[in-house]
This record gives sequence, C-alpha cells and structure tokens, in this order.
Amino acid sequence: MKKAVLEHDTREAARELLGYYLCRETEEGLVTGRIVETEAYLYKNDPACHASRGKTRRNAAMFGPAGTAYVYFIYGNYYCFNVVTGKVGSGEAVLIRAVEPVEGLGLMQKRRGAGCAQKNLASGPGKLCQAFAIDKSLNGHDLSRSPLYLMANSQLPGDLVIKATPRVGVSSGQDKQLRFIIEGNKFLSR
DNA sequence: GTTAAGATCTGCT
DNA sequence: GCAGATCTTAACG
Repeated sequence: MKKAVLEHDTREAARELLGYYLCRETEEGLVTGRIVETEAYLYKNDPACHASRGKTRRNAAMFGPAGTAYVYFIYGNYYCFNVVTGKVGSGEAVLIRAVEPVEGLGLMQKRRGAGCAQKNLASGPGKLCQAFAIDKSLNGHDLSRSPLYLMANSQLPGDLVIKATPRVGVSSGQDKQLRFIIEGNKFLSR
C-alpha cells in the first residue's frame, strides 16, 4: 500500500485504489476481492461527507492517519467501509463500494446466504461488509496489517477503463464526479 | 430525553 | 420498479 498516494489527494487515491486487493483474515479463513468501485468524500465543499460538519464521535476515525479504516453503521442493518485519506486531521476518506470476489467465495456465500450469486456477493457497500465480516470493531484499524489489509495489484490488464460518475445514494453534492468505477466490470453495485 | 434522517438492501409487484 | 425494514447517530429542548 502506497501511503504517499493516499495522503496526497483523496480523488487520486480513489482512482488509485481501483484494482487493489482487499484481504480479510478470520478464524474461518481468508477472503479477498478486487476493488472495482470507490467514492471520494472530501472535507472541503462537500456536504455529503460525514466530516463536513466537524469531528464527532462517529466520524473520529476519518480524522486519523491515511491508510486506516473508517467503518460506520447505517440504516439499522448495514456497515460501510472507508479508507481514510489525506493528512491527519483533514477528515477525508474513500468509500469502498464494491469488490470482485477472488478468494474465499464459499465463505462469502456462507455469510451472505447460501445460493447467493457471485455477482451479488460484494456488489455494494453493505454487501461487501457482510461478505468480508467487517464491523465497527475494525474502525480505526491500520490497513497495512492483518486481519484486514490492502494489497497493490501489479497484474492489472492494460485495457482497463476507469470512469468518473456522480456518487450514489447521497442526497447532496450530486453535481460532483467523485465516484470511480472500472467500466464494464460485472461486479459494480450498479 | 426525544426525534428525525441516513454514503442501503431485500422482497414483492 | 418501488416501498418498507430497522436502529444508530446527531441535533434540539
């Protein structure tokens, strides 16, 4: 994980993280996935960002050092997983919205429900957290270490097309192109 | 102490 | 395609 990229610019980081592997170790085994969809949340001029109204108990992890996890609970049922970016205290992060399942498909299926189609295992923020068993105990975790870490992928295909679109599910700041996807990938949330 | 809203998903039509 | 579930968090009194 190149920490310098994460610290430098949140938008750059969101694009850089596409294609990275997300790895999760538990007693049950290892699951990994390739990141195919991200969203940037900025501190400045971004009302959709949790940190836009200052530091609170929930978003404290967002103000930590780049490369740590920010996990929060939403809609009574689901977790969302972010990678903190920017310098300490900047309050920016990248939301991981979807991954392409790579290893541990059986374990993901067990967590998401037997018979769950592969393309539905982690194609959304809430689904991803279920498949990877991510909960608030990982809030603030250092993502360069076990049991949850990021890994650069040196074998990306050369014809990869990265596209920016408006963000999904936010009620404000929709004019901004801060969602990044691997175009044409089958495992996007939409 | 009380209330309204939310970076979503699933099931049913 | 659309409405409901569900509960934590934060703002307000």
